[in-house]
Amino acid sequence: MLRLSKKTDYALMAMKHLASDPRHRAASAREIAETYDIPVELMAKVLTRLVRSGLLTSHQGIHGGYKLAQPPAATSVAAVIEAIDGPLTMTACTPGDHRCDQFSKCTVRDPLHRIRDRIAAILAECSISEIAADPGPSAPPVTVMPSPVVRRASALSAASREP
Amino acid sequence: MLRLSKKTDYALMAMKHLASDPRHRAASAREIAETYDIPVELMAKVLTRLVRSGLLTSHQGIHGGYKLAQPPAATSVAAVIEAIDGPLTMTACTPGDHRCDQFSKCTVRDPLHRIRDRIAAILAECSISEIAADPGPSAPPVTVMPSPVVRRASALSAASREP
DNA sequence: TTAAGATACGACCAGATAAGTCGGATATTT
DNA sequence: AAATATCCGACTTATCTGGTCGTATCTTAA
Repeated sequence: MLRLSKKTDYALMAMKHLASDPRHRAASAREIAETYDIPVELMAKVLTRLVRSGLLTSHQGIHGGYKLAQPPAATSVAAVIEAIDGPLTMTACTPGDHRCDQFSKCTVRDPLHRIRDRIAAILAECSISEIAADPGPSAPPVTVMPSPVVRRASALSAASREP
Repeated sequence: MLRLSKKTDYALMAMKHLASDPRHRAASAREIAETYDIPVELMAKVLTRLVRSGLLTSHQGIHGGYKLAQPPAATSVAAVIEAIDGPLTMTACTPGDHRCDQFSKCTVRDPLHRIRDRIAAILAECSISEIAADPGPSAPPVTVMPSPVVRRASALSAASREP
């Protein structure tokens, strides 16, 4: 049904989360997972794949976590999808992969592959910064905090540990 | 992985098959299925869905079969996909369908939905005639049969009924 | 040096979805 | 009446995906 896997959704949410943090702190898997009600272990698995693909950097240890490896505008949605789900293919048989039963007789492979390329182009053009530009569900369209004073409570502990 | 279902592949192959026949004959499920090594019952199931969606017309009886309901240029790939797989959604949660666990906290739903629209536009622009314009795998660019003599055996019964 | 908090990795399970099968009903032409 | 079709639903099987678990390793702070 031309559907993205849920892991990819999680990956995009994580990328957006990291891209939206104005201070570019490292965020732990737990932090991200709990923010969006995602199972922690699953989030961790997704994040490590993003690291392996070079989209994130990770740092172990007590104040470790994940950071974007590149500025948000430099990472495309296509890259995220491919990091999680592998190369994006619309059909069972790609040119070169003959595993499909109908490979020899298939008449729609090439036309579909051209369509795939057009879709891939769209996904390659769309960057994480474009995703991040969109306000969240209940998030009001506020880009900057009203005043530095409001950074209390949850923001405090985070702010205090960065010198 | 953004993949089309195999049934959709079969549907497109059938549509192309019907669109490529210069005489616009009705083709039976068996004929199409055997041409491309597709299980007959499955092909039949796919074809009836295309009928229900108004993309094909069917005719029962001894020389029945399926025909395109519209000229190939008037049917989009998007219509075929939706006939088989239902409305094309990239994500688990569409606006209005709250079944996703992360619905309330999801930050990527709207941006992804915009991407979905762009992809849908591409699929809506691409017609069956565009698919049919592409020559098959080993099929040489031959539109007409070399000579009427070759139409034997399986072709005979089909050919003899058209005056 | 030790404990805590973090990533990394692989194996595993369960539920959902897709692919394919089967049996029977109905329609139409010869 | 027989042959060839579509039509329909239920069923089985296989594959994929989401999610879980256990463990090892790394890094910082006390």
